[in-house]
Amino acid sequence: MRQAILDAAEGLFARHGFYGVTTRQVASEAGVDTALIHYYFGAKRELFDAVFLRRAEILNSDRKASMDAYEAANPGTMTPLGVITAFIDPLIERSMTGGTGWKNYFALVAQVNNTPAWGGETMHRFFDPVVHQLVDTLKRAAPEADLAELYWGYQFLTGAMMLALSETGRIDQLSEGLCHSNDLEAIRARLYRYCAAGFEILIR
Amino acid sequence: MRQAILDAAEGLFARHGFYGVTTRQVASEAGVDTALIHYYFGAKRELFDAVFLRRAEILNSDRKASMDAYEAANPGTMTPLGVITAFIDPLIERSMTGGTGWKNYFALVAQVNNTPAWGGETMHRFFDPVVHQLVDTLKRAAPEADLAELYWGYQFLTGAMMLALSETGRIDQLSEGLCHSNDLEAIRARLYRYCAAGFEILIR
DNA sequence: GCGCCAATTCATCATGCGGTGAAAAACGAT
DNA sequence: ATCGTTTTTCACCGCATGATGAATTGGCGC
Repeated sequence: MRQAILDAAEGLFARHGFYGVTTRQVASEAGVDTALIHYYFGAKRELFDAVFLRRAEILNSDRKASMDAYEAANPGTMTPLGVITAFIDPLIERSMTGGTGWKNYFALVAQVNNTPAWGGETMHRFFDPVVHQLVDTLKRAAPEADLAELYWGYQFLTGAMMLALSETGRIDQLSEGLCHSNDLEAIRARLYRYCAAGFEILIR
Repeated sequence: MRQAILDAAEGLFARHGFYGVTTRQVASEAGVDTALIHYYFGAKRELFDAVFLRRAEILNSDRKASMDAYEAANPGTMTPLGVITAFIDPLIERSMTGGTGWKNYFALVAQVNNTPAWGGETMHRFFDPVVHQLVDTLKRAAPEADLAELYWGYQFLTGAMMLALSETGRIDQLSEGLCHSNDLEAIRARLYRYCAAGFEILIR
């Protein structure tokens, strides 16, 4: 039941945002009574945090493992492209093989990422450690790089990555069917190179 | 009064999103009666569209002028960096010199851009022509480029640009004060090069 | 079969929501 | 000063919201 509620809430929050969803909708979607949500999670905001946390933990350990593995396999020969790939690829992989739940989750994170009021604080709470690991690893891959450039590089990377992962369908409409926002192989084939090239030019 | 309502609504929508704001809050912030909002704009959603449209028109003519001017000044010698700069710079310029209203507006657009439910449709309605002009101009600057790469390049560019413009404060916290999300000169000095480098690698 | 505790339902509360229509006030042209 | 129009205020409607607490159900050890 907990999982069913989380799944329903995840999908709805992803589509309509925190304030665009009522606890009654969540309950109805999950096929449970409204009071059950409060029984399990307390206030609406705590439900949201529970949704956010569930996959954040998985994601963080995914990414940590991926970056650790990359560094271990390439001691002294790391490249920005390699580090960035290790940082992003776990998300692409989850989105491709994880089903609807993961896709909803990425759309949710993309929204939170662009929410000024409490989005920054939320991202900070759940994702800061792994981002610091990215910056540290990039610093080792490019020791001559200025630290500020690493942070700006991450800022641009995040924006591009999260919009791509949220699959809004906008590129489909814009390109009149030539490109598809759910074509993750196309994203994978381009996003890493795009971000790495941008990063290289910043530190040069 | 119309303008006061639009300003208040703009700020609140930017911070909390469409559903996170009540017409009463807007009225209170603008110092008017609730009924006045409906008198001027009708339903809440129409108020939102009015907010969105007001600066979209200005932005679209800004950008069109900027790209036209660039193409006129560099016939046959256009570069992707030049085109991208002409596309983004009007927004940076407005954000730097336009005051709080414009900053709120960009935060609002960033949120809409990442809203799956109706964000794509909204962006489409208000911004498609100028994006098509970007793609067309890029195609002339790099005739050998595959069209799909242009669209993907735009997708990544938009994500990076809108997150940077929305000034969420996240980079401040992340970099522990080294970088500031409201430092638009820093963004200007980096974003164009970042996106152009990414774009170049896609079409190569 | 009983007792216990967690899980689930039900009825309901106080509040705030978007929206409306009539009355009142402010304004401008004559 | 008067009238007609535009703008603003006021009182209110019907409804949905988040949340609560009491009552009910279900499963499991004994």
